[in-house]
Amino acid sequence: MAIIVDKEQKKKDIALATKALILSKGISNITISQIAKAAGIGKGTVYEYFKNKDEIVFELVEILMQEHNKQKEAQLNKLISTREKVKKFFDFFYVDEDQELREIYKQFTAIALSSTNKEMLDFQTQCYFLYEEWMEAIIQEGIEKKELKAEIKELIMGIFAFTQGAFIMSVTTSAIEDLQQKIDNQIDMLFDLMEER
Amino acid sequence: MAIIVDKEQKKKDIALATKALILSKGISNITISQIAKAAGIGKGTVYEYFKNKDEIVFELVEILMQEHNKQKEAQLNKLISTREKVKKFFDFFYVDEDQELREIYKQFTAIALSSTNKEMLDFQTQCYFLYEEWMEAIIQEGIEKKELKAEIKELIMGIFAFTQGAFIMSVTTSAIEDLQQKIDNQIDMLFDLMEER
Amino acid sequence: MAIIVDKEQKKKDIALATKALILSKGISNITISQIAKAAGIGKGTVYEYFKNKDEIVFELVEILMQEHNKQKEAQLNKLISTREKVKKFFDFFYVDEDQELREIYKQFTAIALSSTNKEMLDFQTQCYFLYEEWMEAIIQEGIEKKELKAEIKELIMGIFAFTQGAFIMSVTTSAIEDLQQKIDNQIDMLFDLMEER
Amino acid sequence: MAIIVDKEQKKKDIALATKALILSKGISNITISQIAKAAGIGKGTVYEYFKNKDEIVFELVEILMQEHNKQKEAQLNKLISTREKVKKFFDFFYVDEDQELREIYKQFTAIALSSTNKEMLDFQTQCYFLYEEWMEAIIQEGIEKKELKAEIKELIMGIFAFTQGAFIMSVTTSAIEDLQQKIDNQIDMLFDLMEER
DNA sequence: GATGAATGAGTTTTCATTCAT
DNA sequence: CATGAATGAAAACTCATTCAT
Repeated sequence: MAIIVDKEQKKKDIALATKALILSKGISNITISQIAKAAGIGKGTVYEYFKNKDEIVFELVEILMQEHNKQKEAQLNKLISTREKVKKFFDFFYVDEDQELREIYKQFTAIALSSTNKEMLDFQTQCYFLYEEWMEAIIQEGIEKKELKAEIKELIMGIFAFTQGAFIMSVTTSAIEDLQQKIDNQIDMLFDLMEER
Repeated sequence: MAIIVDKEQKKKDIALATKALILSKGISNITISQIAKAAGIGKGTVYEYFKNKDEIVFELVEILMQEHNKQKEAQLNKLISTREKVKKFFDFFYVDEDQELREIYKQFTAIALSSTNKEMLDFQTQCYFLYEEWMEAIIQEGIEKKELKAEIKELIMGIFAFTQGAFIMSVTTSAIEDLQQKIDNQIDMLFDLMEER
Repeated sequence: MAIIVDKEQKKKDIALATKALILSKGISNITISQIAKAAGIGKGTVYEYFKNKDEIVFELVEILMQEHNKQKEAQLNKLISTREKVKKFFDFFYVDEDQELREIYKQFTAIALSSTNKEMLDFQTQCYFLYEEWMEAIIQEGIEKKELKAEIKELIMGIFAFTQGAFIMSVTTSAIEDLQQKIDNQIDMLFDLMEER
Repeated sequence: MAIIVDKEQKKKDIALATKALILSKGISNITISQIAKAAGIGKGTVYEYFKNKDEIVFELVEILMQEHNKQKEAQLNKLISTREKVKKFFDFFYVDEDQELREIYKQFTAIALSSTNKEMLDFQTQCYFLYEEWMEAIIQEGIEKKELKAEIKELIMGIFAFTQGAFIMSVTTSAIEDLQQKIDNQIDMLFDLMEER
């Protein structure tokens, strides 16, 4: 049992050591050698824990996501109004504290787009459902609290795709100057239209 | 007298020959050698026209985009209602005839996300503004035709980011079964809310 | 006849156009393409006049050498004392005005050292004898003018190898600070020992 | 436990395997592939020990030089007269047993002449000072033993440049038939002039 | 378990030379 | 004569992966 825990911990250590590397050089420009050195272990040892580079990135994204979700949950619990909750839910795409995570998310998305790997697809699908359900619960609560009309749910769910797309645009073009105001404004417009008065 | 070659045409030929290769193997899995073979020319010749693989993809995307825009314009001109125009504008993301282009767009987005190349950024920015202006003109026309209220413009513009994001999700997850209905529905919902009655 | 002159002139033009290229990038880093462009002609045309890159360099060195020899002769004719003549003879290795020629000589020597080409050997041999005879004439004149003792000729001829070696050392190491004073001093020492008083 | 390899020894092995290749084909005509094959290792392995071809040649020259210096020291220790020592010191340029080393020295000089590499310059400078000090010690000893007059030191040091230059001439031209007699004669002439009688 | 030395397939890139026009 | 488009051989270099210790 103890050994298994150690093994899990070591995987985390390796993944976390990879984080700095990704941020400074980009996923496609780092080698297993560099990861091993950053993790303070031998090249061969990396293969004891991961089958390939992608798996390490997976592990890293999973760790960071879990951590991030925990924080997000805490942040959301402090808020009362549904509008604020929705805004907080999507602030990942612009708040300063998530900048590193965003960079990794960006690069991970690039991999996801060019990959045909089934595990990648499953992982992304799983994430999608997790966040969808989460958002749905927030909306549902808003409806129950009479802050929103029931028929409006789907429109709100569209913010999901909207923020995702706006983020992609903001990083692939120099056309979007203020992503926060763009996202917040969109949320506000929808809520203004749809909040029960 | 030397052989006179239409350099621009040759560039197009090479880029177009690359298209099938990208569709069957993916941008990152093809080599300059394969491109040369596909174009029926020598490896060195490719380098006479392009500095590297990315430039070829650029050229290809530019060609395909121009062609696509021409077709889109023709299609849009046949339509009368603003709602239909908007739907047609965004049907790129799901219609069968654009499937190949979509695949290339997907892979190009992956490159854009992982690239730090300034030309890439500029190209994407330029594209963004092109489509934004185009959409704006459609909306503006709808407003002038009293099909839409003026104050609603920005909300409609949000469909831009929405479709982009929905597309990314549809290709990186298996959670989105019917992208067309998702996009159309979102457009309908917004129009239903906002059309002048 | 006129055409032959033109051909000779064109060879010179090409060679001279190569000079700037050599000085700025080094012989081994320039391509036939660049030479053609610098000479304002087509790549294929270069081959009408030269068999390969080395031949162009040959031609250039020959031209520059002839020009240099002419100047040297004029300079030497202005001098009277044998000692001054000898110093002037070898000042090629340090005077400012010959800096460019020296750079080319240096690079040419590098080629000569790594080449097994017979023409290269013959060319160098020819140059060697030319300068040797020239120097010999100066010495002989000095002897006849009773400025030098006859038995000393060979020792003086050694300055030939000395300057050559000192030059090589001065460009391949950073140990020789003042080549002029090193050469002049050596000449002076020999003359002081050997001049007829 | 990983395989323990004497990295320094392996570097030497690779460099030494390169020696035969250089002698038979010339530095500029050999490839990393050939070096790897000659050393009985894989291409990638060469890159584990050296960054490029020049580094291998450096290593080789260093090894051979050290070995050569050791032998030279032993040879010099057996001699008594300064004149003989000086002759022995410079016999590298003509004795049969050093022919291979001379060939490599020749090619290395060619590299040094066309290189702008700082390490190359430093290496050559270091070598220069080493030999200069060595020669100086011999001369100094000769002076102390009253075999030479003190004021003659610099003239003798000129033999350095002389032999270097004579060697270059002997390999780049076919004008010098007997380098040994040329060098020995020069040394003799100077000594005859300058030995204390 | 851990290691890191060894590997070679795979890729990019260069450029002298040819030859059709 | 002049050209420059086309070429492909050749070389450097990378790096994921293996495996003996």
